[in-house]
Amino acid sequence: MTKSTDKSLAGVKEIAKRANVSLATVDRVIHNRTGVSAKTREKILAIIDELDYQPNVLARRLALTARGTIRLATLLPNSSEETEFWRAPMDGILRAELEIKQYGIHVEHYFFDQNDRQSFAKQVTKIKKYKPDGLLFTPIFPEESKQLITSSEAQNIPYVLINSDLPGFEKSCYIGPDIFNSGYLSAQLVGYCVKGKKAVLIANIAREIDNNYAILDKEQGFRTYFRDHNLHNPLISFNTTETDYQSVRSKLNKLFKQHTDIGVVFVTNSRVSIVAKCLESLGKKNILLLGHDFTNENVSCLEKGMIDFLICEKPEEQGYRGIITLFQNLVFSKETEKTYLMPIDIITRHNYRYYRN
Amino acid sequence: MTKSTDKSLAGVKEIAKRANVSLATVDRVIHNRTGVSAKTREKILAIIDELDYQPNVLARRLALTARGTIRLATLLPNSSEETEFWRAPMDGILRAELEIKQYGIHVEHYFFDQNDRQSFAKQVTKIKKYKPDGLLFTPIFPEESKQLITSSEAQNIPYVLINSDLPGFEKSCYIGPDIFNSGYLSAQLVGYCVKGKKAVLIANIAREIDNNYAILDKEQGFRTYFRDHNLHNPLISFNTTETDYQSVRSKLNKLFKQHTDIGVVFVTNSRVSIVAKCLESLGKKNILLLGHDFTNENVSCLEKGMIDFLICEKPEEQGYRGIITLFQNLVFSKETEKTYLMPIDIITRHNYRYYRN
DNA sequence: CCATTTTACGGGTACGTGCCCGTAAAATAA
DNA sequence: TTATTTTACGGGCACGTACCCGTAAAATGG
Repeated sequence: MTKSTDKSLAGVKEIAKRANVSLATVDRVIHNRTGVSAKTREKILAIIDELDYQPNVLARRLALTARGTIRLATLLPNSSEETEFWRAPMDGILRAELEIKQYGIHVEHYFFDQNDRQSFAKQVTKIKKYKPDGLLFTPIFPEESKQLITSSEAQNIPYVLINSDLPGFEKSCYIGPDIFNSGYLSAQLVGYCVKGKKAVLIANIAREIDNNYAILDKEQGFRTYFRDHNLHNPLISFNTTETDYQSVRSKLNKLFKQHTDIGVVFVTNSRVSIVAKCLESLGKKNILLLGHDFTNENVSCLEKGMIDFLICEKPEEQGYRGIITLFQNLVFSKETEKTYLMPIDIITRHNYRYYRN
Repeated sequence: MTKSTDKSLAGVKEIAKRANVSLATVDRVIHNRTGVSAKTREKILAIIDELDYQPNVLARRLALTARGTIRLATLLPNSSEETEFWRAPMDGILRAELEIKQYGIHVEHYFFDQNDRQSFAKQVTKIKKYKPDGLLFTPIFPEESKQLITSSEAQNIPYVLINSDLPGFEKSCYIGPDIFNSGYLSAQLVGYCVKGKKAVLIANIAREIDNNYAILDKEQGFRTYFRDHNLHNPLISFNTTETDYQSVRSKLNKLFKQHTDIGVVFVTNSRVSIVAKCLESLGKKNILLLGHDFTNENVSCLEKGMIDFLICEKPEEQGYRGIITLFQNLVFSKETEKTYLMPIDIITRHNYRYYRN
C-alpha cells in the first residue's frame, strides 16, 4: 500500500515551512515568476518534487474567480425538426456548462444553417467580435472551417472540432467518430446478417453530398469492407439532395422496380426513419435496414422493428467532452489530445433503452 | 435567452446585503440552524429564492476540508489472471478517487476471493471496524450481501451495488446491466446471424453456477428471446464448474461429437477466450462465437476473428460511477437513483478500438 | 562613501463558504 | 426590581491559492 495519498495533502504552506520561506516565495516558484534566487528556487523545486505537490483545484479556481470569467463560444447547426441530430451535442454542451459554471466559465452559442454556407461565415465574424478564449465548432463547410482554424491559431485561442473531421488538414483537436471505420463496421453487420447474394442499397440523403466528408468517407468504408472480404453482393449507391418524404419515396420506388433483389438498405446519415417509412408504405418487408444516429424518430422506428440497427457515436458526449476539453486546457493548462475518437455503438431494439447518447 | 446565468453568480454576501443582515445569519438560514427570527428567516428565504442562489461548490468543499476527510470502502473480488474482469471496475474506482481526492475523500479497498464465501464475510467484519461513511460492493454471495445491506441501512451509511443485482431484494442503489435483457440481446444477435436451424450452445463456465444470478438470468433472457420469436433452433445448456482450459476442451469435444449441428456458442460470462481457443484447437470453424466482457484475452481473440461478438457493460464506468454516486450523496446530499442501468454494448473486431470500458 | 536601483523576500488581502465565539436585547425567573 | 437565561444576531477566523504592495539587503553607480 502506497503512502502517496497522505503526501498529496500537503499544500503551499507545508512547502514554505520546509523551505524556511514565506508562502509568497513558493508561489513565485510555482508560477515561474521572477524575484527568487537560484538557490532557494532549487530548494523549493526539490521539496515540491519530493512531496509530489499538486495544487488544490478548488482553492485555485476560487482564488481565480476574482480575475474575471473565461469566455467560450460554440458554432453548430441549428437543430430543425429535419435535422434533430444537432440537439444532442448541444445538450452535452449545456450539461458541461452547468458543471463548470461554478469555475467562472461562460459559454456563448452561435448557430448556422446547414444548407447555407453564408450563414456560417456570418456567424464567424460575430464570434471574432466576441473574442472568445476558446472555441468549439463542427467543420461542415471545409473551406470556411479551415479559415476559422487558421485565424484561431494565429490568435492562439484553443479550438475543438466535433462530429466530423477535416481529413488531411492539420488541426489541434478533433472529437468524434472515425467515420471511415464507422462505415466499415456497418458493412460488417450487413455481412453477418445478409443472406446469399442480395443487393445492398447505400442511401445518401442530404442537401449537399459532394463536399460532405461525413457521408463520402462512410460510403468508402462500407464499400471497402465488401472488397476486403470478397463479398460480391451488388452495392448500389442512391444519392438524392431532395430530402423530403415524398421525393425519397418516389425515387426509392423506382429503384426497387429497377433492382428487384435488394435485401439491405444502409442510410449513411440520420435520415433512416424516412426510409423506414417509405419501405413500410411501399410494402417492402424483410429488408434489413440500418443507418445512423439516436434521434427520436429513428428510435421509434427501431422500437417497432422497422429499423434493424442504428450506428451511433455519442453526439451528446461529443459536445460535453468538447467543452470540458477547452475548460481543462484553459483553466488547468492541460494539454489536449489531438484526436479523441468516440466509440461506434451498435443499437438494436433490445438495447436502445440503456443507451446514453 | 435567459438571464439566469447572471443571477447565479450571486453569493451569500449579496443575500446578506439585500436582507440587511450579516453573513452569519444567512448562513444559519441556509443550514436550517436555530437562532433566526421567523421574520428575517422568511425574508432571507425569499431573497434566496429570487436570486436562485446556489452555493459555490468549490468554496463549500474548501471550507469543509477542515472538518476531516470522508471515508469510503469498496469490497470487490481480487482480480486474478483467470478473472481479469475485475480490474476494470477497480480502474474506474481509482479514476474517481483521483478526481475527488481534492475534495477530501479517502477510499479504502477490501478484496475477497470469488470462490470463497468465508473470505467475503471476513472482509465485511474488517470493513465494519473501519466504519466507512459510504460503501461500494458487488453482491456475489446473496446471503452475506443481504446482511451487509441490512447493517448498512441500520447505521444509515449509503451503499452502492455494482455489476450484478440482487433480484427481489430491496436495496438503495444498483449500478450495472439489466442482466436478463443482456441475454435477450445476445439472442437477438444470434437470431440475425444464424443460418437455418443450427443448434445453439449456451456455455456456463464458472466455479459456482447455482446461486449465480449473473449467469442464470442471462441464460433465461437468452432462451426467452428464442421462445418469444418462435425460433426453433435447439438450445443446449453446457454447465461446468471446472474452468481450466483442459477440462473445458475435453467436455466441449464430447459435446460436439454428440451434437454435430452446433452453429453458435454463447458464453454467459467472460470466459469466452477459453472457448475460442478450444474451438480453434478442435478444428471447429464457421461457428459463431459470442460472449461477455472486454478483457485483454477476449479482445485479442476478437481481433483475430476467433470471437464474433463481445457484449460489454462498461465495468470501468460502473466502478467510477459508483464512487461518484457515493461522493455526491455524501458531499452534496444529492439523492441517488435507485437503479442506474448501464448500456449493453456490442463489440466486434471493427469497433473495439474505440471502446471505452 | 553615499545615492540609487535592483534583487529577494515577507505581509496581507481576496475568493465564497462553514462554523465558532461573543454579545446586546429581549424574555423569564427570583 | 434585579439576576439569569434565552433569543437573535454580528464579528472573525479558517480552508488553499493568487497576487499586489512594501521593504530590508545587496548590487550598482557616481
